[in-house]
Amino acid sequence: MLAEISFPIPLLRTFYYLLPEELELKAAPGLRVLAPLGKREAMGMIIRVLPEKDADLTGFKELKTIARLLEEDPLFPEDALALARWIAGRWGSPPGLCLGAFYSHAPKELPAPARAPQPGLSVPPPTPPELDKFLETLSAGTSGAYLLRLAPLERRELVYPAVFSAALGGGAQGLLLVPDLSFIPALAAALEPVFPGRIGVWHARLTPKKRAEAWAGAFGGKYKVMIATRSGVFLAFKDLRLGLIDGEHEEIYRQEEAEPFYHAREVLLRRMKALGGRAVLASPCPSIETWGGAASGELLRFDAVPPVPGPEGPAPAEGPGVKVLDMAEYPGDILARPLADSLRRVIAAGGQALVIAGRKGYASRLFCASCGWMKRCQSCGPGMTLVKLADGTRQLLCRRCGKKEPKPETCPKCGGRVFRDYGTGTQKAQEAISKLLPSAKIARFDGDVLRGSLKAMRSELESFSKGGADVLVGTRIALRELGAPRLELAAFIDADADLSSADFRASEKAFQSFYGAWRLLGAKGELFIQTREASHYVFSRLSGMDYPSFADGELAARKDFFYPPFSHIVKVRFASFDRSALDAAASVFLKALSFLGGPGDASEILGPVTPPGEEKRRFHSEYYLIKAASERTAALCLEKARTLPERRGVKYFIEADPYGFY
DNA sequence: AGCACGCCGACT
DNA sequence: GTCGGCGTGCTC
Repeated sequence: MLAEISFPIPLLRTFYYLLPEELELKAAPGLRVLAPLGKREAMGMIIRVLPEKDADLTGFKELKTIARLLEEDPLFPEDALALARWIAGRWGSPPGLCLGAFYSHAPKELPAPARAPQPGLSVPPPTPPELDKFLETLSAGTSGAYLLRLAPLERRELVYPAVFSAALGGGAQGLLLVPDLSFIPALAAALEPVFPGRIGVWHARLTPKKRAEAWAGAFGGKYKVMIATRSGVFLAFKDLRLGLIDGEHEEIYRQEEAEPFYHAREVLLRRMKALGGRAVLASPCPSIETWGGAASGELLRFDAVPPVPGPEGPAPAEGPGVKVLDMAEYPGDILARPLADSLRRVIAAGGQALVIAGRKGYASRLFCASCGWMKRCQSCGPGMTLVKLADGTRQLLCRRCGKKEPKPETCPKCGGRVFRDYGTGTQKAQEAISKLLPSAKIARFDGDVLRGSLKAMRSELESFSKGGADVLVGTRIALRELGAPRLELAAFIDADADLSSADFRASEKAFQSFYGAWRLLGAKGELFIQTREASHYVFSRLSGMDYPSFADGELAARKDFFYPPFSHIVKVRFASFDRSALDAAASVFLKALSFLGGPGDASEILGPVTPPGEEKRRFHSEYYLIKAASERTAALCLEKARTLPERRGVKYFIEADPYGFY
């Protein structure tokens, strides 16, 4: 008999090995083996056992023999193989790496199954009233997928213990995925009284010994709840019944740095379905993909919003106020008057403020210094940015559609001849604030500080959180890193830096970062947003943080423009120094995809697009976006793109479901 | 991914 | 004259 083995290496193929007679009966798909591979011995997984006559062994030098089996029973009660195959097709990574994500953290020698841990003295968690309906549903069934929309105040340390406590009877286990390591301690402390001694922790920075211990604890059933960062979605459990992903909208759940590529939220959903268990996607501002899932009935939505006494309707707009400042009314100002006044007042009263500047290096928009008029793109609307071409001339460019126009000599509205750039980095913002508040202590947090030591940057934040500075000026990364200070004021100096990017997720992300700042404010705090796109609909839903209305509108727009969740996107980029080789590669690619868009198939191909700023280089690069009508079609496109013939001097970059593209 | 082979540069 | 850089190629 032969065994077909998958190895966790970036290869597209599997390998056949001879099964020694004494292993023939024990061998089965899903078991790990040690087998000679090249000059070494490697760990792999059996994906099939087959008689020799069924395998095509032509062209083999030598058929090697399996050295040994690493376990007698599969590590995963569910079909990890099928899940891995799906991941491979969905994100286009080698199947062996996808399967390897499930088993390669497992210790070579599995520990003997530990006896059931002594049940500690468990304290039942309080059940927050906003969870009544959800907990009722959880106790009524055992499977299903849910969207749990958290209230603006979140109360995660209260909500999650109640959820896990209600859902996990008997030996059932739960998985709590969190966006970042830093969330783990508080949640572990909140869950510990409910499941004493049975909270496990998993993240990439565990030491080898702790890692093996944590893995075995989930596998053997010692841990009732594993709190983990995204790679925890691949842990083996004895009896996983509930998977909850906290802050499901966070981009960090998408693995894009190294293969295998995946999105922990999607893997969790798929995995819990395969297990017949429950998946809960929790967030105060869910991704539009998830929102769409709830709208279509794939997910059941619950709003964990505390009930308010009152005759009807949602909670009255409560909490910090939001002020959108139309910068057309304050031409030339870095800080609009109302913001400047509030800043002065807050700092004079001893309060703290957070100022979010525009993205560093973000091209600024051009506007008239005397009347505030700004050049907009005639075909699609946003303000155009000023770019310097290689020959030194300056042109206006629309970041969304790529349209170019010459820079106007005079303002068509008032005839003014003086133009200014709008778009403020942290440096400029800091200068403006020190001018406004000469005695205020200002801390800065951006890429420049970040490039210094991690420790220095953490201490900068820490000191601000403890009141060591009056104002923190930073980019949006500061938002995520900041703990939970109580601020009196938060301000976005240049909200358009985010909004006018051509990423179709731009407004979703903008809303989420506005929310992220807003939640740091005390009840009487104020959020200021400076923009030149004040009529943009993202601002109309900000008062009271009415995320559902925003998400409904955004979802409708995604439908109109055939973006996710209504389509699946595949991006294929070609790069070369040789223009004609690039063109030839692109034409082969287009031919391979000619099956798209037939009758009944709404799929379409956009492009070729030249990424902005690369037009004039000696080095050529362009990309195509495929909007595929179904996941199946997208997987087919990925496959076609990946099997494109190699071409000398041309590089291919293939990406499923890209984030943040232009 | 490992691991080896192989062919040019700076060192004991 | 060797040690060692990382380009290229293969793994049942």
